[in-house]
Amino acid sequence: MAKPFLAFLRFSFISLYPEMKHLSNLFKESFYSVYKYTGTVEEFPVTFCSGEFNEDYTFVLFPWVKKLSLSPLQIGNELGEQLITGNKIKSYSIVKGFFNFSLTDEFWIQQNYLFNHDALEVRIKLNTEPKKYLIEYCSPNTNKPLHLGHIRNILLGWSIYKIFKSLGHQVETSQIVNDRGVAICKSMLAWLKYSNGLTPEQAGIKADHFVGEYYVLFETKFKEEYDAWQSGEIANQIFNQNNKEEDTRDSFFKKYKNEYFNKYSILGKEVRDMLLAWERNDPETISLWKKMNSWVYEGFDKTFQKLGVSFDHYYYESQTYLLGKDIVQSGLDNKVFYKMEDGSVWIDLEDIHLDKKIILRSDGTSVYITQDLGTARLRHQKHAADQYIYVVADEQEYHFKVLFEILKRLKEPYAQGLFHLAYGMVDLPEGKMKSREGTVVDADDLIGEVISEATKTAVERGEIAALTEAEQLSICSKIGMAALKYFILKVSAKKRMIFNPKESVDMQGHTGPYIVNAYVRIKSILRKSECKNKQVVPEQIAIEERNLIKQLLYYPDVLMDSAKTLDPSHLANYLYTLAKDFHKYYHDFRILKAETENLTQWRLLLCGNISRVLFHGMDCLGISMPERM
RNA sequence: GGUCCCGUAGCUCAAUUGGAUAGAGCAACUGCCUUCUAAGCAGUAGGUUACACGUUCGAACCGUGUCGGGAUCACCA
Repeated sequence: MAKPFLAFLRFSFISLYPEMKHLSNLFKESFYSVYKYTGTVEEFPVTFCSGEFNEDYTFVLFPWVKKLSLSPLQIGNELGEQLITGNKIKSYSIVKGFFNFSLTDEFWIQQNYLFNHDALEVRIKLNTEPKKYLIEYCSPNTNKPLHLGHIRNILLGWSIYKIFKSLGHQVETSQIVNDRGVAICKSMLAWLKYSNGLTPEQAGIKADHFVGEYYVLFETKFKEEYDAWQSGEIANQIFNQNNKEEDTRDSFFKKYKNEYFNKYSILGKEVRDMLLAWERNDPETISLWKKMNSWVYEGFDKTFQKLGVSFDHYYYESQTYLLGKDIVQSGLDNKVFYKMEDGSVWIDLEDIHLDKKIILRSDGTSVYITQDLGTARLRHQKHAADQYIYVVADEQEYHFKVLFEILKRLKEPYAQGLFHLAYGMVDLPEGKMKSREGTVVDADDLIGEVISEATKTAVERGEIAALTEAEQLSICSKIGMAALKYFILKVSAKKRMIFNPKESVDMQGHTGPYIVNAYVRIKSILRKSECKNKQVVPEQIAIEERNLIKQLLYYPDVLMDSAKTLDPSHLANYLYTLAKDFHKYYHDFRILKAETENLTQWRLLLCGNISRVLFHGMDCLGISMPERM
């Protein structure tokens, strides 16, 4: 079970928002006046009434049976009479231990009106104590283009950013770019050896893909070299001496690959030499490194732009990989760390089941976690945020547990505000994505596909044929992106998900375009009408309308829930439900040609409110919607 | 082996955090466009919530055990 992001909210199932809290208060007050029972509002949770009972909300009586030594029926009736007499509710019915009740028409009219104007944003921020957040997401390597895994990371990070911002927090985003190391050197070396100085522009290939191709080329050449080597004398000796597990020749050499790279490979030696040259600031190597990285960034920026995300701060591993040694020293001074005879530095976390962990190598160089200790401190010095959220796949859960624990033991002042949004990895229907087997889904390809699929559908329907080409393009790309983003964000962030490329381009059913369609339908109605934004008193209020308003009232709680669990999927699923309820309402009720003008105005008001919530919610998912489709 | 996560309809996912008869979408089948955009609506069919005990008014959810799947436990990043 994932720990709740804000632990103090864990047991608070009472809405913090006035309209919903009002309901709990009703019961709190009734319990006092009927039974002289005083309690906190948290003891009186109110939930939605199940659809089959035709009432608005439900209060569960079971817990009170023991406390009051009365039957559910008696409690329900006594409460019900009291509430009805006070004109607090319109009706109630008791089914088993459930007290189902409906609110008065006045309440719903008032709410539908109140939800109008800019009130939405104000209401959402009502319960926020503004804090400063820094959200780190994406963290790409610069040797190849972004893929599906990055997309999930990016969409989650961005959505969390939007959600916290809409709740009224001060939020900034950052990205740490893994711009150094063996991987980028492989791309560099391959380019140097085989490209004849070709540039992405000359090749007509998106620049990050261009660099990625040289990475692949390196791996191909390396494999050729390795395969040839395997039939040689040295390989034979190694196989005969070291194959203790009685593997086949193939599987033995598969495992031996890393060692070959480090010990025997010519290409491997060249790469390591290049890395050393980079580390001693060799001008030619640095300039090549800068050139190839700049190509990659140019490509990344285009992808970020298509995804509609941005970053406030960039950190580069090349500038941070030496950080953290001062922390190591202070950790030794405080006896949080200890030194082995060979000079390596360790921390013992076995008391909390986290093993012993190396902090500094025996040769004094840093490891992954050393850097992260250093960057954590650096970031706090620069940004002084209250909370730091790392959006990183759950395969690194252990790493972050260790990291956070170390920082706590070092008594770093920001240590309590560190969170790891550990999202699940993305699998394909065939299984894991493996770059070696070429099954990685490329980000740009995927984006291109969903947009072309959206365009195909739009052309078939012909609804937007009259618009200019630029407008059509904009609409189609919005719809395509809505499909892709929603497809990923609707599943719980913490769960591993299976990504079926075929289904990701679906435009019907539980999809982004379905929600966009609801919004577009409302916009179309609003274009054809005049909504006077007045508080009208309709002749009658349908249960469907009460239900829609009820959903709208619930929205701020959903946002808050997504924030506290760091999981936009709650919001995504809520928006689907709202859109679904609207689609049905739209089908069953005439809005422009309602029975009376009063009703038309009432319904227009409601539709406008729905469109505002849809827009706001989709915006919080990082999805922007067109006005027509 | 230690630690952590997961197991819900043929498939992909929900379930207002312990509530009522476990819901959607996809795939299959059937209806609805002279009516505010059919990327829609309505319907049929599909379930021993992996399994077994336990906790209580009530369990997919909490506890114990079993079985399956995954991640992680580097002087890699």
